[in-house]
Amino acid sequence: MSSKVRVRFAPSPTGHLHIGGARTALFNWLFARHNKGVFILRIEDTDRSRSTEEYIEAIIEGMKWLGLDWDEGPYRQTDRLEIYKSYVNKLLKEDNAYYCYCSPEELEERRRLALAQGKPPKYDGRCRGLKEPVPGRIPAVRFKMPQVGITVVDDLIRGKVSFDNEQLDDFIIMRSDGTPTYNFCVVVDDVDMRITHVIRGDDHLNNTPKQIQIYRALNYEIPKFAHLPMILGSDKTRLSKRHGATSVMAYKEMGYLPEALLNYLVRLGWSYKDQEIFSKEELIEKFNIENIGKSAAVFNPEKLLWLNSHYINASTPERLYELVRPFLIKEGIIKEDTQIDIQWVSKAIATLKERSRTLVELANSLRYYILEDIEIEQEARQKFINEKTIGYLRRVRELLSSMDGFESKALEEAFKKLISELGVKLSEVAQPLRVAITGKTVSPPIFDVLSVLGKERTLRRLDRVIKTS
RNA sequence: GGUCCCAUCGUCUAGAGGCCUAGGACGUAGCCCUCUCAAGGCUAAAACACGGGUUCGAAUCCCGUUGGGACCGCCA
Repeated sequence: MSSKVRVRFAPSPTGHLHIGGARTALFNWLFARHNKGVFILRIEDTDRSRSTEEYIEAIIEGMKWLGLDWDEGPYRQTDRLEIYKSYVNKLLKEDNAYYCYCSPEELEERRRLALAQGKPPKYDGRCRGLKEPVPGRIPAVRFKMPQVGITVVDDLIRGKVSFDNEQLDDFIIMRSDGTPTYNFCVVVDDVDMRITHVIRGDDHLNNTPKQIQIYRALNYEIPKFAHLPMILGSDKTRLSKRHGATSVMAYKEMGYLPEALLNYLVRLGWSYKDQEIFSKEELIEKFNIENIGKSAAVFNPEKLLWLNSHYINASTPERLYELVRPFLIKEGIIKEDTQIDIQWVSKAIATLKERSRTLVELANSLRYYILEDIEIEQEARQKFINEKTIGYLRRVRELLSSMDGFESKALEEAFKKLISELGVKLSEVAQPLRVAITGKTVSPPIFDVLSVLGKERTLRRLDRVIKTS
């Protein structure tokens, strides 16, 4: 019998939760949920100069927005310094690690030199055999890598990957200030937290042999590894700010739904036959590591946008109102304390959701429903408002003011009669009317708009155009 | 430079030696629907990087070439 699956997402708080990190988190989360295992959030903040509280908050905020809930943590490595220290001492005592008195400047110089000579910038191991401390220097601690043989990483996605130990150098596991480094504490933590599967970005594959050697030195069982392919920008280099928004929360602000981003991210590197749309439940049911691809994927904002429109269209108007409200406030369409009748606004949103790709678009389209005074676009007026169409609008006004109900069905019937009386096509009346009541040449079906707006406001807008023209 | 990884339409991908005349999705173009815009439906253009093997048969297996990426820190 196999022990319970335990996985973790271990971001370093040196920036916001970004697209790549979010996908790593998602895959870990899905793997845990699929296997009824445990998902752990661990903050890797040993680099104190670059880690901040704000970024920890930002990462948590991003995880919460995406709905990636964790079962343990967030653990913080800075809370666990004593644990690492004891393991360093153990390695030191067992002669698997040693003090290194080289200064960062010296190391940097040697590295530069090696690179210039076209040699691998590998630590030369000069402190390895040192018997006495070097006075006046505070040492770092290095791990003693085996210098012969090979280390094999058995990866769930890549298969067996071999590294010549000769290529690996004695890396620093504890800085001279006493803080441990990544390649060391990641192992200690994964062991301590009984992680069964390490699912992380491809960029860590080269670190894995080093980590495996630490496992061995500590005499611990090695977890399963799964290295995910990278996410690239449109120019096929590592996704970065140059390629546009990379932070998860930036997508929230641009009016994306979390399920759209999640659905997009999961298909970057993972597939299930021809299926494109997945609910969260479906993903949990269907996710597996076998179907993760090996090659890097280019991030494609167009497809994300398509998914977003799909999910907006699939949402109920009631939910969309809740989601769009902050955007209405931000766009200055309503105030924080503005109360809107939920039934009415739902009806309005129902007419717009299939033509909105983001919540920002939805908010802006809602403008002419919510605001009392609308602005008529200059071009629209020029094209559709003239003596002839004003005449039509007068007839429309007459017709509408005589109507009791304002349901789109009834309106449509009445308009059919009107246009046959006028002997024109519907579009000849509908477009001027659309411009008069929405200010634009584009809107949901005109009868739906009238119905949402109601008789009183429709007549007011009509009068304004008829009188001022 | 060294090490490691990767390689199917522009992009995400299906493809487990014959089911491939290479399928789906985004995007693009056209048509249908239509009061505008969408949504929806239909159609089209669009790919196995190249060269060698293995095999009766290769997108699929092997080798090489080329191209891309990652890592080589007292960052993670």
